[in-house]
Amino acid sequence: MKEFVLQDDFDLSRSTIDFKAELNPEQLDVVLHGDGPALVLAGAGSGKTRTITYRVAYLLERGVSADNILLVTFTNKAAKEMLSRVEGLLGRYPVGLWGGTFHSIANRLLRIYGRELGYSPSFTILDQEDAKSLVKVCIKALNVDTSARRFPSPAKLHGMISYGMNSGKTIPQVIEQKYPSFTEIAPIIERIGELYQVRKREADSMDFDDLLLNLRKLLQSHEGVRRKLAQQFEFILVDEYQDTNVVQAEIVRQLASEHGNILVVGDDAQSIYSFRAAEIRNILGFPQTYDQTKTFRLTTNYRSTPDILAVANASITQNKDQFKKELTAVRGEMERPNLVPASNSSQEAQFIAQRILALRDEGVPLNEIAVLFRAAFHSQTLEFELMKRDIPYEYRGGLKFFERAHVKDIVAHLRIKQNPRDEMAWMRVLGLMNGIGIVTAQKIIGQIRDIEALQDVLTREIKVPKRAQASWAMLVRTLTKMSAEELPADLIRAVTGGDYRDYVEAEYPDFMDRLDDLEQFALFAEGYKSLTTFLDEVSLSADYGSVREQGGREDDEKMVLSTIHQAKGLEWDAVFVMHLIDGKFPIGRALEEKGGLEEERRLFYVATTRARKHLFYTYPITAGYDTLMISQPSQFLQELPTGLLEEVRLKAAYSASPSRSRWNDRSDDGPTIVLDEMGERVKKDISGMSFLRDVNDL
DNA sequence: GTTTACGCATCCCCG
DNA sequence: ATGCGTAAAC
Repeated sequence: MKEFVLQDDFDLSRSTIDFKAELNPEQLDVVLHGDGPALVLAGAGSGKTRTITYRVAYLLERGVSADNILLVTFTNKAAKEMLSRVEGLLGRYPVGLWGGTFHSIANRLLRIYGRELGYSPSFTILDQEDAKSLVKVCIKALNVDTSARRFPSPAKLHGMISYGMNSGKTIPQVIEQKYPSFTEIAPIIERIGELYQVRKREADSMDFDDLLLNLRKLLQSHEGVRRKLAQQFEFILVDEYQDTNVVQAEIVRQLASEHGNILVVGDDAQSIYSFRAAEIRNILGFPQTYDQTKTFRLTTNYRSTPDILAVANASITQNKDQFKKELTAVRGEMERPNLVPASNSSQEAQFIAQRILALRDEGVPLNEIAVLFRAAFHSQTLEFELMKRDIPYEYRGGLKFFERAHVKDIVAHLRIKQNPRDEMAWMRVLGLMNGIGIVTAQKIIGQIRDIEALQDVLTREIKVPKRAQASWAMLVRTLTKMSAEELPADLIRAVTGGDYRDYVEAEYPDFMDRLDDLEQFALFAEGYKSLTTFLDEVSLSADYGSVREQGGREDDEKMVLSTIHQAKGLEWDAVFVMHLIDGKFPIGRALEEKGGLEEERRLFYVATTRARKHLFYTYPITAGYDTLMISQPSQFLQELPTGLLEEVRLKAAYSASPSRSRWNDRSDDGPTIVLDEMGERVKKDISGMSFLRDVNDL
């Protein structure tokens, strides 16, 4: 294969894209970069996505073939969006371009080359819940005495195992560094981990970590495969590089080993995934890993007002471990971010809801408003308030559609069809049946562990205890129906049209909604011809639509509730960051870990830099239900220099919210109602602890 | 021995 | 709401 070399005298005017007019000089430099490694340090709101998009378009314009480009993004959705923007620029979709997350790309490659490592092409992907149940099975199989005080939960155990795999550390090392209180039982945990690995392989399955580890292994140990792939990928682009771990960095290094055209983009100030073993040194040390790295900086912020940026800058400079940088705003001044202490969670929620209505009256569309929080359950009170007022919202970060119990039940059936050795799928399906618990299920699985095809289960005599016999016969009936089908949608209907339907009706009071979900699921499946592709999509698309939506129709504008993690890369005109109290944000547990506080501060930075024009920090002064426990405002608020925020003082708590400010009754009153009700605006600079004095006023 | 029903604490972030 | 451990029922 002949190596493609960029010509330095490529004539930009021959392109349909006016690169010079549409990019600033910083961005243009990156887009026109020639061969070799490049590190792009892109501050928040500096046009990072735009730059990557133009870079891809530029490469294509220069004649690089689409299938020689690899674009790695943090979510699959981000990849799709970037590629359709490329299509917008070029007028044609870059067919054949490799785009997606590390996990989805690893999956694609392992479906092709997995045999080299002993997996079949129809191996199963285990999700978080499967992994957890498998750990549970391992604990049982090893007869571990879990009665010891504070024996870690299956979820926690899996966390330890997973962290070890992603960081390249052994389980004892992980325990010593992150969970010192379990040092005594480290050997037991290690044995659970070992069995876990064995059982996964026996079931021809991989968890999310295996996708990465196995791809790395394939590249490291199979020279022919490595060379073939590395030759194919002439240009590699990796977005959100600050959140990659050592395994991902090594995969990149292997894939770039022939051409060396590796361009990574990221912002060390926004590295927020160390709990998943993201390694900030990947980006900090990139120039050392790749000789002749050219480093670019995007420091012009197009997103936020100077007032918002001032807070972000002031906050992040308190971190030590980072590249030095300061973002410059191009927007005009508007208003300082507001600081809003509320007397309790309920008042906090009421303030946010009312302020949202006021913003809407001021002309900010609902879908340009977001409320962000540290942990998913922090938003509960607010959700009630929004429902009460009929404010349509979309909740991100909770259960995804594919994670709902009844959907997963169906998926488990399909997985058995795809891979009859999928132990976790069997466990789930068997567990649905009356009279079958963990022990019986394991006995049945023991008898079918060696089978090749689903057909074998149906023809073979399986020993089943008396009380489970009727259930087993029922299941065989369903599986027989499924064995006659091939298409994902038909398979789903084979399950939902049978005994499972009765199960849902008997089990759930809201069975109507759930049956609707299943019909939706079948409709979604109609777009797929291959069962494997369909199941891959289901397992790997964490960014599929959210479930908890409220109010309005599908196309109505909705505001967004989201965890900060899920808000990465997004932006809104108005942003509320709620529940900013010490112990919740920064979360207490984070402070025990090395670097934990700095990571929490980066999270605060990410939240802050999501806002374009309006930013509100809110917190309740008393936490809990009816306790009088006084909470401290978040350290991140206290440490800000004076004068950056404007405090809004709320009047004493009031009873039920007034109905006249309901979303649907907007003709009833004028746009000024909210602040009159909520309290006066207090023109006052705040600093440090001073605002705690106001507790008694409230 | 196994399953199920029930009361209890718990809940960070994700592909 | 979920998921755990424990105690009663099969």
